[in-house]
Amino acid sequence: MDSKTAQKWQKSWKDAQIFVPKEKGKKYFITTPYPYISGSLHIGHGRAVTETDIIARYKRMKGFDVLYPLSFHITGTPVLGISAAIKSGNQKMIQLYKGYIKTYISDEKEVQKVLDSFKEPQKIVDFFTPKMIEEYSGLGLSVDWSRTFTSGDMTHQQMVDWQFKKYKQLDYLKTGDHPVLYCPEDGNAMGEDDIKDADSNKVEKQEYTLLKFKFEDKFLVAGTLRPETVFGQTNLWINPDAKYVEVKVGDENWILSEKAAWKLSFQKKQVKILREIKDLIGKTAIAPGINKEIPIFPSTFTNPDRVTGIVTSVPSDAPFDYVALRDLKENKELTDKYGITDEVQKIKVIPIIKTQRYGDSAALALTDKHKIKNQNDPKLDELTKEVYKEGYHSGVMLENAGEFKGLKVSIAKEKIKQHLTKKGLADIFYETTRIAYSRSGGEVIVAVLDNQWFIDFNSEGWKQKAKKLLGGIDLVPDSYRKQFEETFEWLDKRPCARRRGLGTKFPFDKDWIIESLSDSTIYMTLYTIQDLIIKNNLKRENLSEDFFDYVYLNSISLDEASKSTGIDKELLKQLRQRFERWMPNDHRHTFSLHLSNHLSFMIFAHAALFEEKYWPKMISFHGLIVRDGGKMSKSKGNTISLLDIKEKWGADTFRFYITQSTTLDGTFDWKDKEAKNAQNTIKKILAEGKQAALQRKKGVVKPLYKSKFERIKKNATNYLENLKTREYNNQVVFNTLTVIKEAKKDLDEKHLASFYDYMLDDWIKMLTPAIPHTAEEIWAHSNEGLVSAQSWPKYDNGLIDDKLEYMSELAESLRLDIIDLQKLVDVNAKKLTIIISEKWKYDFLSKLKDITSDSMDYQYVMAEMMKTEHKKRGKETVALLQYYLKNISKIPKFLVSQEEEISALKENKKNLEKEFGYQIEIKISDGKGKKALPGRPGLLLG
RNA sequence: GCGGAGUUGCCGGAGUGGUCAAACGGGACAGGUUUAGGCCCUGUUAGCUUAGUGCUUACGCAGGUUCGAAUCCUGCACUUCGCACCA
Repeated sequence: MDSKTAQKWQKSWKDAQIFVPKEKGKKYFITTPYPYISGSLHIGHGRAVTETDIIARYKRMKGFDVLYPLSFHITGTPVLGISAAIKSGNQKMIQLYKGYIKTYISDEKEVQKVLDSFKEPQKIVDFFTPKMIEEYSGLGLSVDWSRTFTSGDMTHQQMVDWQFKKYKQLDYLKTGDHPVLYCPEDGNAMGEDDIKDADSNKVEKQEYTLLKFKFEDKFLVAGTLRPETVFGQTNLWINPDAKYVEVKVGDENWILSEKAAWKLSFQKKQVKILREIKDLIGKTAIAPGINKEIPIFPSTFTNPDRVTGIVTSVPSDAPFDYVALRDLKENKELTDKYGITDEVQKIKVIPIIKTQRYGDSAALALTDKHKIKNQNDPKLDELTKEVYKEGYHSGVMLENAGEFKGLKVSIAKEKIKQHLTKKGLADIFYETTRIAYSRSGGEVIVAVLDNQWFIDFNSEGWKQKAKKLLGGIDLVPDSYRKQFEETFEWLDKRPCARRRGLGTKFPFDKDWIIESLSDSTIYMTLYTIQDLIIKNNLKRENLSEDFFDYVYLNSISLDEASKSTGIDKELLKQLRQRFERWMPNDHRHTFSLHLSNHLSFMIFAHAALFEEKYWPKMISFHGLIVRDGGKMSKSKGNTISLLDIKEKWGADTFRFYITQSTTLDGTFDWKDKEAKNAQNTIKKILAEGKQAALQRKKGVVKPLYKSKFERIKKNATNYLENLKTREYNNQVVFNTLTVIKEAKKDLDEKHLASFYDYMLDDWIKMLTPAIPHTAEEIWAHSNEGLVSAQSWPKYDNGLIDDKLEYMSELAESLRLDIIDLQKLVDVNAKKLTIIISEKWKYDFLSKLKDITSDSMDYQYVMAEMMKTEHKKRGKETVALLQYYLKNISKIPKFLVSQEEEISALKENKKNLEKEFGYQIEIKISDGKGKKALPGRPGLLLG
């Protein structure tokens, strides 16, 4: 089907307004997350909306008044980033976006004009929004576009503003300090996209414990990841070539590397560099935790650019320390230079942690084992990790840990940290996991932002409410529930405002923008009223806190609301009714990756703000889209845009391919070759449908085919009810095509025509949710109007005849038996004798079925069987019994009597004679010769 | 590291105690149709065996429960996803 035909139908749907809700009758409100605007759309964007559309169309045909809306997300930094890059003359970005614009506009001058306008971020949104609606529409979506908005629209902003005011009233918002990746040169917090190579080599924040060593009237500060090792400290390390400074931090004076002081100034208030400090080596400081004087030694492995540039030495559990100390003991020249030779020689390793694998001095055990030569050995890094890992998992604190002895390392770590902090001997310092630079080249460090706003999911009572909501929600598939529960446990404080980006201003501090996941948790409510807001031209000042209090919560009176918002009472009432009509969201279809953020936040938001009856009812999940087994990405150039779908493949090919090739939540792997097959299948459906439409004629329909088709209807309905779109597709496409094929082979022209007449309309209707364009095309051949506006067919359970279908299966298996036999035998035979089983075996099987329905136990079945008259045929009975019990699958599903079997065979005789060219004789077995069983006649060829 | 999901035939992927050598689709092979190709039709696609409808081996690996396990239990191995300011 070409894109023109598809567009013709899309226009017909639009003109007929069939996807605009009627606002009456039983409702179904279905949503899928709004996509982010960033250029043109590809099939990854197409999956969710297509699957949602199938359900929406089905529900509509089932008689629901369906609301299926869609909007666009623009909040956050990406659009801003695109705009900034274009502004700054980034050629890569300019070319990329020129390319996008060119897909819609051909005139070179116009393209440039549009591109120039992108220097203003909002213009990007304005340009792409209608294009995206067009691209989505090309898939044949049954969306009501009259309620569309973007997350930057005034209505959305007012709603989010209201939401955060409610959070504040509920005391769910907190402020506090928060560490972020930060680039002082750029003056910005850094996301993954802002840091060089961060997508391939992640940068994370790491929390170090700062240990404070009393030194004169100051503190030397050393950072460590292992505060529990304080009991094994023997000395301090500093780098003799590095510059150390004294800084004033609050009321205290600290000594640390110059670089560290600079970093610290982004993490603590009032950090002031006072002076350089020299000649530390050989002096002593008092180690925290053990309150012992320890000496300061030189080391080259201490990097002044990492953490504080001062390291405390724990040779028992730090391979670096152990090796450095060993090296130092052997380097008398050096120690003499600093006059610390005696001190160095005196140092002894102090065991503090016992591990399963490496005893009580893990660092020693490992460095000896791996024969580490000196402190520059590259293996040391690996060993450090190993000691850390083993210590953390199996380590236990020894005697000298005082009150912490006997504790597991994993527990002692936290306790000791707290203990030292409380005594003023420890603090916190954040460092990045690796040295990193922003895209513009500035160094990335960790800064602690104060006055950061958080949503506190651990606020009193909130989690319980959210859990209650979760408990009442249908998840499809339900296996995601556990992951939700885990996520809920782990959710804590989430920073909800950022310094930059598009979006809604934070109501309590207008310098901040509400973060882009926090601002899209209740926007589906807006779909219930957005069209009315537009139609009535409501302004920002109308959509005040009171507006939403009334429309969403009904928590203030109509009079009050009307007075304060300046909105007519009738309209306000209507808005409230709209909200009441459409809420709750009956079904939300989303990407499974959204579970731990968007979906969880959505649940919390609904639990916080709305009455229970407005809580969402169902969430279903879809999976990833990949191509030829690999991820699609713009940089790889392997994306398929929705425009490609429209032009090259056809909307229905995509719709069909995506539904039939994977389950709802499975990964969908696009392969051109398979897409081609899907395209052929669509063609075939079209051809078969056309033929049926042309040949259909009222008449008598063979019950077998009625039964088969009614079964397809039943299955298709049940599958769709359970969101099994793939299985539904199997039924209405492949199974139906198979039945048509069988009918064509089996029926004469007249009967075929009446079968076509019987099934065609219902078949097209069932195809509609999956492949609506194709369905309309076939429908038009023999019907008026639009099939998209038809009702879903009802099935007649009474016409489904298991036995009838079973007998037709028997006929088929007989056919296959004959084929098998032909392969084994001389083909010259002219005659085929079909031998029907002896009568008593039918009775035997009937008894056997009865008995085995109680128990399959051999002894039991045998004993029971021997109670019947079959006892007299002892030997044969036992043999048969053994056969059937061993091959339970051979017990027929249905018992057909001997007479029925004969008459069915007689009916089938002609067809068989025609197909194989034998003369066929039907005989009843005399008990000799060829074995025959009920439903499985013996064959004699020749 | 913590937590989730998974491992089925040539491939994608159904299947959750007997009707399973395993749906459905695809691929490959053989035959028919066709001027040829495509479409279409028929058959084969774990091994062995057979005037037949039988046997053996198989659903990540190793054990266990059961008259009976792809399906339930235990352990192991591997794969994959998420872990917060990122949409």
